[in-house]
Amino acid sequence: MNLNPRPADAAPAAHDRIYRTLRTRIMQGDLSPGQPMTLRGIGRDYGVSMTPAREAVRRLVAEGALTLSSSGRISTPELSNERIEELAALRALIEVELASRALPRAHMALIERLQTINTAVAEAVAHRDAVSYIRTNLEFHRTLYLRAQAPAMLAMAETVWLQLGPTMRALYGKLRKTEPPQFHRLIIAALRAGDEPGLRLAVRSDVTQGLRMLAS
Amino acid sequence: MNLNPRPADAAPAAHDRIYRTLRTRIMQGDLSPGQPMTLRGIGRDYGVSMTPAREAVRRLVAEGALTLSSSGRISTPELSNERIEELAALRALIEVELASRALPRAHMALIERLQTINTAVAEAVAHRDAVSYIRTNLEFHRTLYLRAQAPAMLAMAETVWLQLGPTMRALYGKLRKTEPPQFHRLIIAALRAGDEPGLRLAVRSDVTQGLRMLAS
DNA sequence: GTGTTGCAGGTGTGATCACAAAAATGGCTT
DNA sequence: AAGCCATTTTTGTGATCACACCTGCAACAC
Repeated sequence: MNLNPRPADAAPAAHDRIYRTLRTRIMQGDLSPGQPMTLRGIGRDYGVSMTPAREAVRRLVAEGALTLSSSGRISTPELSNERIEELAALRALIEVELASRALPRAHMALIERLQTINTAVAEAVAHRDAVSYIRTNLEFHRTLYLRAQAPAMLAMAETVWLQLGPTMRALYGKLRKTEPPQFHRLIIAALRAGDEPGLRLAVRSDVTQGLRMLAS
Repeated sequence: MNLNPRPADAAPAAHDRIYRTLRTRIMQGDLSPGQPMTLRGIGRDYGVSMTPAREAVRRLVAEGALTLSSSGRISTPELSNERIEELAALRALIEVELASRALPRAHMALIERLQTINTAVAEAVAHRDAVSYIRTNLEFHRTLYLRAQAPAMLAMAETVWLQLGPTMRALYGKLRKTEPPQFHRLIIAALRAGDEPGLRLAVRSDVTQGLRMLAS
């Protein structure tokens, strides 16, 4: 029985909380590709019944963050190489545009924040912490793209990130590189110089860089 | 081993049927922007309880085909001008890329099919039938983009169409033009000539053409 | 006339149950 | 040992219900 009312400014609906938590975890690579889940298990984890878990899962499936087997079983997606390539191309398309739109609005304060985030990225790379790397890397990009004032485009880019989340975890987890992100510095330099072609090239290079590691 | 997981003649899940039907209707402009709906009403329409209606609505909300008010009420979205502009820019980005990828695989049979569809588009315009125009226009574009062999990109484009569906109905419903689609002919001509820059320009023009009508 | 209040119907949310189908299990035969 | 079949357990689906809240709307006070 629900005796606890829900004021508009207080706790959000349970299904929304589950959705947001799972979405963040998937996007940041907390889950491996092909990891199975169950509605009852999710509900148990969050102390609710299957109903809100079902709604959260349904939303995530619609965004491509989870996949359903032919019998309805839930799991994180295992992407084919063709699909990874496609999603990387989508990232390049959308994120280059977002960066280009953010450029005229990028002031010094933003550039400094990007540099701060970038040191965290470099630290995550040095510690070989795949999850931290993915999280800070996404934060770097999102901080830049927020300046574009294009919420629909940003949502599209986040949907692509979401679909790539588990796969990126698997890729970066196997990787053994320790070099700091070079293209992030190029992005910052192009922002500071107001160089739009350079910015577009730097973003495109940074986005497609991850794809190259797949070929090996 | 599982020899027969899902027979072809077996009925799909109810929530999936509702989802697909509503999605098609929204994408084709069958519903006006801001049109309210209820879970019980949808369930009544399809002869089921609220449960499958809820799951279908949840999926559509996740794709941006429906919006929830702060109190959870369901309605088709009413887009701001800024958002329409953004979605049109996304269409241009993604669909130009799809057309470009489809170009090397476009053989004569495809071009003839596009011409056939285009006559249907012209007929819908002549009859001032907004819903038929939207449906045949989408069929024209989808037929071309299917040749790109890029399902993730096509899904992205369809998500944008979905969000624009009700708004396009409202726009084209008010419109009083009778001229046949000029840019479709340019697209076909560029395909026949193998002219990639011309194709990209024609697709971009066709996609952003609808935006211009909004300014008036 | 205009703004306010109270009430009734409707709405989304979440819990619980029944059911069918799919996996997992365990015992059996070969 | 390895493969196979029957049984049990688990899982998603859909129906139904209780509940809190929102929305209209009518009656009322000023």
